[in-house]
Amino acid sequence: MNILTTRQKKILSLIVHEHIASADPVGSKSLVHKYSMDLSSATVRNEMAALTEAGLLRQPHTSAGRVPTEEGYRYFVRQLMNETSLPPAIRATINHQFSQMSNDIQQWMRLAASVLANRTNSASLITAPQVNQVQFKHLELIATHGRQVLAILVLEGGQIHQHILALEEPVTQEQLSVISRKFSQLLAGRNAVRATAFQEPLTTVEIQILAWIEDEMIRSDQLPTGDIVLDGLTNVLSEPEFAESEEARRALRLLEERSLLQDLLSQTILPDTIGGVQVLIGGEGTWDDLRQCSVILSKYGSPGMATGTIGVLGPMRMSYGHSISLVRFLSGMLSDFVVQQW
Amino acid sequence: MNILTTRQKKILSLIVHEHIASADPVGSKSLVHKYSMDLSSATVRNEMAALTEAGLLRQPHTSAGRVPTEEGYRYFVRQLMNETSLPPAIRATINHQFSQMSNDIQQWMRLAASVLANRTNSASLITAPQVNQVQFKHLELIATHGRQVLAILVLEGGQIHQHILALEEPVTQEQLSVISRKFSQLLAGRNAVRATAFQEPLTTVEIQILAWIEDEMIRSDQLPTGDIVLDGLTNVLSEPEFAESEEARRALRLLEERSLLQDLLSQTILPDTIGGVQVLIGGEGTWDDLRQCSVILSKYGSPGMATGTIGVLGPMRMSYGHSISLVRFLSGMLSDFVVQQW
DNA sequence: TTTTAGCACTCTAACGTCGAGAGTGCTAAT
DNA sequence: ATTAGCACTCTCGACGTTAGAGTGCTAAAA
Repeated sequence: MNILTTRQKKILSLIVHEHIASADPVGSKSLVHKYSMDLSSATVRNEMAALTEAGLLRQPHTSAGRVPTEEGYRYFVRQLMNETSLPPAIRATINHQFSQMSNDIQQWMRLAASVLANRTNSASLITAPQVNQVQFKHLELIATHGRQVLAILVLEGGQIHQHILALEEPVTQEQLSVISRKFSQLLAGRNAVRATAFQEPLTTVEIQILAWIEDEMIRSDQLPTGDIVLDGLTNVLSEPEFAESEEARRALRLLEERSLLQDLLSQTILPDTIGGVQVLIGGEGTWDDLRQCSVILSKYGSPGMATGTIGVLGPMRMSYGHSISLVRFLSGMLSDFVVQQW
Repeated sequence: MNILTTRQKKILSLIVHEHIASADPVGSKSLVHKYSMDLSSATVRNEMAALTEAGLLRQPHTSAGRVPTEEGYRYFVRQLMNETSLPPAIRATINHQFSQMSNDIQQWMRLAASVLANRTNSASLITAPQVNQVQFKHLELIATHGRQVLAILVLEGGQIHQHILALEEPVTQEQLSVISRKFSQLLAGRNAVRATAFQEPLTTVEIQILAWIEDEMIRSDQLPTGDIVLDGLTNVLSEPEFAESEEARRALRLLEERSLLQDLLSQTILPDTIGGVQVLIGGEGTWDDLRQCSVILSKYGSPGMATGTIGVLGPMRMSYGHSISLVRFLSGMLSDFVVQQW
């Protein structure tokens, strides 16, 4: 059932290519002609019938050409596609673009998203690198005005949280320095901070600060924290299958609605596959809004330190080979950044 | 020429309302009937002809109903609209939502954008509050690993920049503390830092750090720095005038492309109008991509401290009264936040 | 002078018809 | 196993028709 002849594979592959290029259903005759195959259209028709039987092709209506089904695309991606590695010229260009960036993760994310969106003509998304296990590293307290204190919490892995605390009692910068030095020494490397960790009793102010630290650390321990950079959303609108905006709306809402996106990411990316690329085709039966779309995702970073996700969302009829290699390349790019900077 | 009779104003107003509600051209007969006016359709027709003559109405084709022109909308917004202040019930609800937020500007921006987008069913945008004149406030240096040093620069007004510097020579945390204390003291309150400001010659490392500070301050002195929060982009897609995605694409690209957006903001918002609300209708002849859209903008914050922009983008056929009062209210909300926190 | 009734006219949107074109499945011949 | 041939199906665009809504104008009424 699932074993295709070489010829069938060839034909399926051509149909996928042709459909991706033209967006139209492809028929036997035009296929034979366009690729000047030494076969008659009738033969191709028979093979097409077989592929349709196998669930890999579909005809929009009787007597129209064939279009790949989700299953057809999946088969193509998994078995037929020759993984084209990115042409050196393009690598060089992109490398150059990154080399002109300052060493700021935000900037890199933006650039990567932009490159990805423009070169695939689809929507791209990148989540900020995050540590899965937070560890206290350093605390800094700076008096700003009145009882207001700027507290800066640095976590192992480079995450930084800042907040302006309104203290319950006025405190001088001297005293603040003492407190921050004390906390920084005692708590370094810990991944949970409790008042019980201290020998001597704490002052009211210290307790207040500690509560904030604890709160902040707990919050960043949960997945859905960091920033998400999106780009190229409007690219999706230019695809013919999204000409009526209702379809496009459904797909883009998923990217806009953070909760939906978090859901998608948490359910699909395997925790330990840095550099691997996942391809979701047609919502995989789970995400109804993505029925017409495909998503390519890759995790980047380093498992020990911090990891993020980079990906692209486009119509099912997307150029998989190109998009996958680009996602993989940029994923590596960002991984290098994370490893080098952290 | 520009003086309308009371009746003409009334009719214009009704047409605008009706068109906003129905999205269709509105004709004399249906108008009379729907609002049970004690006038004949013929009379209304005559008035409509006059309004068309005056450039406030337009007919898509001979023998269709009338539709307001850009000029018509402008007249409506400026002269006819009764500025409805937001119902207390809604104020209360929104107030409650904000009260449950932590005191983080990011969170407030997100919430405000979300509220705005959902309640107007349009796209919303908010730029982060920014100081127009940067001033050095404080510097912190923390050794992280090897020659890598986490540098944290705090600017007057609350902006914080952090960066990991790779120093040219290894330096201990002790030495770093000395340097940061020195810089913090000598540079506090200055809005330009140069090596010449120091009496004694600086070490290599000090020069390197100073260069970074200078770089960072110059960069944040230029307008287009801060974050921008967007929400509800897909709302725009649900409007009938954007059914064919090409139109929608043009409008949304403006929001997505930061450079275009910065352009729009910098050219329209008057520098000293906190709380005031600007209404741009149909691109005002300048922004071609917005020909079908209207934008409502308001500046928030406090001129002395930091200011940002909040606004909404929707079809020209938007509910101006409601949107304006909502933008004004949220603008005030964020202003309070800025004033209180900074 | 202002309003209204009436009428002829115009234009769109919806519907139905029709033919061309592309594609299919099947059968019989190679 | 492959292919030529044929009858059939279905979409799509062009075209024609019609119903409905709306207009402008004129002449009468207020």
